[in-house]
Amino acid sequence: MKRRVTILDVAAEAGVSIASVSAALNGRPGVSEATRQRIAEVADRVGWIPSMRGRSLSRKRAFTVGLVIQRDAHVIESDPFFAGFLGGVESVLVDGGYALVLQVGESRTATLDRYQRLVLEHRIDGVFLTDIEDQDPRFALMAEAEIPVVAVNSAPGCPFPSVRQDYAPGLRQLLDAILELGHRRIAHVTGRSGYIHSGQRERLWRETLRSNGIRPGPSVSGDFSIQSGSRAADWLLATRRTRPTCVVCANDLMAVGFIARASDLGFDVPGDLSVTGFDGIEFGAYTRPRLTTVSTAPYALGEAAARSLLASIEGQRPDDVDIAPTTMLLRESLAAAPGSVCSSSQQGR
Amino acid sequence: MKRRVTILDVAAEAGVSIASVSAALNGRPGVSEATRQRIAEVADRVGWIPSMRGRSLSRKRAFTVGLVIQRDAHVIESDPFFAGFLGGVESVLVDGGYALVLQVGESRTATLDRYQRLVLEHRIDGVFLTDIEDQDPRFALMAEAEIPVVAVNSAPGCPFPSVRQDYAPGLRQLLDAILELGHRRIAHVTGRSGYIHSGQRERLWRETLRSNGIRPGPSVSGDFSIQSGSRAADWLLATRRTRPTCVVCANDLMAVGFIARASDLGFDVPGDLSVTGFDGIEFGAYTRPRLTTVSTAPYALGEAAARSLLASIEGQRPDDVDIAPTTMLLRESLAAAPGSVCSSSQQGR
DNA sequence: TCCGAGAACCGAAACGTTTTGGTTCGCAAT
DNA sequence: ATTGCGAACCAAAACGTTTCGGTTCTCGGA
Repeated sequence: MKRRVTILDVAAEAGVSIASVSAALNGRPGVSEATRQRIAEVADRVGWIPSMRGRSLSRKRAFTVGLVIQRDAHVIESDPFFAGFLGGVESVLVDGGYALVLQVGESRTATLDRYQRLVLEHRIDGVFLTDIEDQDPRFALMAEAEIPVVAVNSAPGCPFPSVRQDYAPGLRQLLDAILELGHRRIAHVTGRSGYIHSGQRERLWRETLRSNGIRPGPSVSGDFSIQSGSRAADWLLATRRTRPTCVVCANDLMAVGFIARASDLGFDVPGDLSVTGFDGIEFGAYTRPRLTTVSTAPYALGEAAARSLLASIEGQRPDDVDIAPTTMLLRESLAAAPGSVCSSSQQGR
Repeated sequence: MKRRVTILDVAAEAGVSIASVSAALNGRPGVSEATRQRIAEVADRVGWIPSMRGRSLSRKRAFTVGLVIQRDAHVIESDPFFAGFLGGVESVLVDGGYALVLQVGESRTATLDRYQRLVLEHRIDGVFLTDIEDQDPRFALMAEAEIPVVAVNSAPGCPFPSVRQDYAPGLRQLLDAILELGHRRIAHVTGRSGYIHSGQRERLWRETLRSNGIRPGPSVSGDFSIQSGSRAADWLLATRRTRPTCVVCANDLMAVGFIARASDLGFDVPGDLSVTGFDGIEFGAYTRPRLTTVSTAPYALGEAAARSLLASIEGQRPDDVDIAPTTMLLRESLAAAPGSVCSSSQQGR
């Protein structure tokens, strides 16, 4: 077992005190350029890398931030948001010398426990809050703990620094396009209730239709999983009377599930009815028909969130950040309403 | 700013030394049951939770393990393996009081750097090695660092404790089924070269066909991305002469890409040709046709890997563990070869 | 009554950094 | 020659645990 090389070894080898070594390699004043060079050279030669353990204790910093994602194992498997988000977060953290500890909570309370433990054990210096709920219990916890927080896609007026990508522009474009194409019976499949983005998307759907003089079609509740999209198709396509000509799903997964089930039931998308998603996952370009959706940028969101969090940790009060808003991604699954004036089916094949 | 409550506060409040507090709450002998009770009660009342920082330094343990996933941001977005794997890992770690730091490396060297840094900074007590390559440079690094390692789906004879799910049974079932259905021109779309699982899958495909007296059809190289599956379709379906009746893809994503492109080119799957995947991602059940594939268990693999790693860290030499092997998942995308005796098309719709 | 052996408890060191509060030194100004 | 003053450097404390090596106490046995 090799003994670990510490700052003491470097100091001894270079013939200086450990204080000088620390000052030299952290770029603090009080050490001449000549000795700084020498110390750096020695440190390099003996292969010294400061131990995070000692450093954390001394600096009262963990140099680590936390993220707890709350998904049951089933949904998470195909959730495309986090991979991109993580990539963005990581790319920024690594430059700052920070690491990310990631946990998954299976339930609401489990998630809360994980956060609490990470914070109270002083494992982390800051946290990301994603998938924010209407009265999110994590807010109180974090306020109590006085730990830096960045909220991702939170509601306006959130008490913590936030980064957001405005969902509205893309969704509005989408709804406009839908109306333009002659659809009048427009249903919605919601996300899991309680989440702020679920509410936002449904509200915008409802209000846009109302302000266009259209009674919002049925709204069935999903939970962001493919399966729930599939179930929604069963509900919405059951009776001819209530059948919509267009279904706006709160995310792409549900849209995929919906289309798959609709196809089983003998419906042609977009010939018989159009279906749209939200997120812009890569898969959407490979379904047939290709999925019309709203394109989001999880990677950029992750970058912004990480930057904001690091700033918070450095003691700044970062402004809220808005990255470039969402945009519509028009593809085959949305077409003219059946029986409408300009009804030209444009399926694949 | 509230002052942090430390072990000193507990000791003072309970009227004992800090050594006793530590012993009491860590279940070490040398403290009477009565005082143990009292200390526990006091600790609870003042809300003391041992700081990981002090604890890490003293115990020479970070109580953290590391995983670096190597994907460029593009591929990772839709990679379904890691989410499940992470879930399994996490569920075990949390019980052991461990946390996971997760990083993503965009390139081979970046990944290596991340691992190196995590280890040298003493941030982690052990690492997971996934997506193992043929001569994986991480092996040498970890051996040099003398840090606990668990290799996931490594080749037999791997110098580190390993957890595996045997890919062969499921894949063999699949190939048998393909042959049974009368296919004779059977192509393969490989995974990214250099990875051990890419090689394994291609080798089994090749050898099984040979031993059945069939010349393995063309093998085109992919990289596990949807896009590469799509490109493979362009290659394989270009000329009538070389066209296979069945295409075995090294993972589900490529199969999805392949099917999508094949459909664009006017081919009917499985009427004109069959396509199979590998992984058993949830999406496969929602494509039309549904994807025939080999079902894997990333969650269980994660659990086993985490258990093994924790055992290593505790100083044991865990045996290699094999979780239940893969099995075939027969769905619509595989059907009888066109023109074969029992050719009954069974598409969806 | 004395001795010896555990049990219970404690003080202090150790872990590896950063940071604080000096001390020494050289040099310019007086 | 003395003083003053930065620059360079250092010893020691601090961070919050765990653990090592004692010390005291109690109690049973001789």
